[in-house]
Amino acid sequence: MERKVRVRFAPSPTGPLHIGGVRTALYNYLFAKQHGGDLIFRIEDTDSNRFVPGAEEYIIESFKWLGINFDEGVSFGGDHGPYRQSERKDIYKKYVQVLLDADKAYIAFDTPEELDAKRAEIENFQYDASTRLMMRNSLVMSKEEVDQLINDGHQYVVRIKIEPGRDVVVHDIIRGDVSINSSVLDDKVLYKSADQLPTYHLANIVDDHLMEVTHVIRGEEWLPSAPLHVLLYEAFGWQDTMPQFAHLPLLLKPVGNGKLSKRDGDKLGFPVFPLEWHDPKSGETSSGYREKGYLPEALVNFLALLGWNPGNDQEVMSLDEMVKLFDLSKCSKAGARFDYVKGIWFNHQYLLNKPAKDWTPEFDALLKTNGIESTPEKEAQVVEMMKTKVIEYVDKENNKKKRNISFVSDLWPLCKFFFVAPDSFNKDDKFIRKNWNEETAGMMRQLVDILSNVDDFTIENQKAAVDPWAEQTGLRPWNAWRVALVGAGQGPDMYELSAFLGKQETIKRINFAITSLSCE
RNA sequence: GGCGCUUUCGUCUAGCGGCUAGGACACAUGCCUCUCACGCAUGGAACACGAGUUCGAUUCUCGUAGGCGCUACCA
Repeated sequence: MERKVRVRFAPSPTGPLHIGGVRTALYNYLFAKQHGGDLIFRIEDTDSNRFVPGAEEYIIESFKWLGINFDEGVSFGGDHGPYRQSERKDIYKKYVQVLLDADKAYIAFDTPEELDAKRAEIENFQYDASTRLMMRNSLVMSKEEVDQLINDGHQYVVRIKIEPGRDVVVHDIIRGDVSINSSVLDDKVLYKSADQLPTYHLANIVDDHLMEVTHVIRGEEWLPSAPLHVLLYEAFGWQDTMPQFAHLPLLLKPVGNGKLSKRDGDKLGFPVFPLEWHDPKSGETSSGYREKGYLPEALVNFLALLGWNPGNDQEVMSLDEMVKLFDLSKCSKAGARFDYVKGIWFNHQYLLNKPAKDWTPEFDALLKTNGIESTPEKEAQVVEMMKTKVIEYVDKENNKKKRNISFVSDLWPLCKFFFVAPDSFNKDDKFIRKNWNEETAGMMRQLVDILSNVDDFTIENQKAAVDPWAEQTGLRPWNAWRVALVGAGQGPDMYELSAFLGKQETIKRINFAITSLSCE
């Protein structure tokens, strides 16, 4: 019988969601949607020590921003709840007992201190078939002894009883069959005494079973414990409905060694979190892709291609396209270095393909941060008009202004001169040095005369007045003109810019340049 | 140390026994041009190594080396 595809993303609320987690969730999403299945959001908060307030809300908000939607789970509803593991204590207790009754697990009284002592005493100590009979557990004690200790309030854990000497095979969709001998596995703790909660291993298997999960798509760091999980499914007698596994390659640091981790924060020069995060304990703030000006679609697209590709040359694609093209079995096996420079390129692509009118909110903020909002009301109207013009201008096909921007914020240095006249000129600037010499002031004075006589200050009228003069005299006024209006070697066509600024402002700026650049 | 995974340009990758080893990012150069640049064009740049299997290996097998992960009463 074909089961409906059900996958889950199950983060631990120990802090902000990091970019590798985003990719794991994304792959789960793509897989679920492609098969018409469900994506479940489960919170694995079985480590009470590492719980961080606000993390859960942060994760939910992140996915909302990213456009990755869940079908059920914490905050999304569904009839397989509760979806927060801390609310499922009774369920785990019941299943731990099942294992105990079936002699698949046992009770151990060894304290953390005793275990540390053992580890110090014996090199490479491992709690397993070869050592468990020398430890303090229900395998070496009578039932009465065990009950007595429990009644006396001694703390205990429940460990899985791994039978040694057999090969456990994990079938992985990405890696094929991975075989490991059970003798190298240890009797992992399934139920902790410290907080009366199960460990990841037990909770994970019980929940995936009860939530009818069909495919477990998670990071490669889980591969070593996958055999344990297979053994647990067997111990429960659930092997027929055991999910299929897929272990994703890890995201690595762009330089240096190791995987990308939360602790990398901003140290590497780019965010590792989707949204800005304020740590409630340390008070530190970590930057986020959203706040950096990334478009969620761009980030998602970039991330999707780290470890998977459709097998052709297509790189820019929407979430819907990815759903169609995604193929778990075509994921790469080796870890991928996180090259955020390519992420910038993706943002550039998405920004360019977005109509400039959609940039308005970000552009507004940009002007604000640059003090444009503080202008008096009348001036504000002008700014509004200019802003609209800039955006129209930016949106024009083949327009130079549209280029060289990966983020809306890149726009400011490129369009600053629309709003603010140059207040000084850097004489060491290569462009200025090259285009402003002793004769330039004279040429600019002539230009001012000519422009003063243009009544309707349109591009065409300016051209009609300036071009013949330039041709007759052989003068080339444009670069110096640019120096005056922009203060640098950038910007649009001079006629266009002048028309935009208006006759008065244009002449004012040229005159200012003449005095500033020629008096010395 | 033990166990497992992995290895194509600097980076992300295509390739699934026979290819001038393809694309993208980044880099360099050129074109365009009143500037910066977008775009376009061009260029440099890779099959870790050693055995085997085979008529033939980037591709299959085994070693070696490198990388990565796990090795907690964390997930």
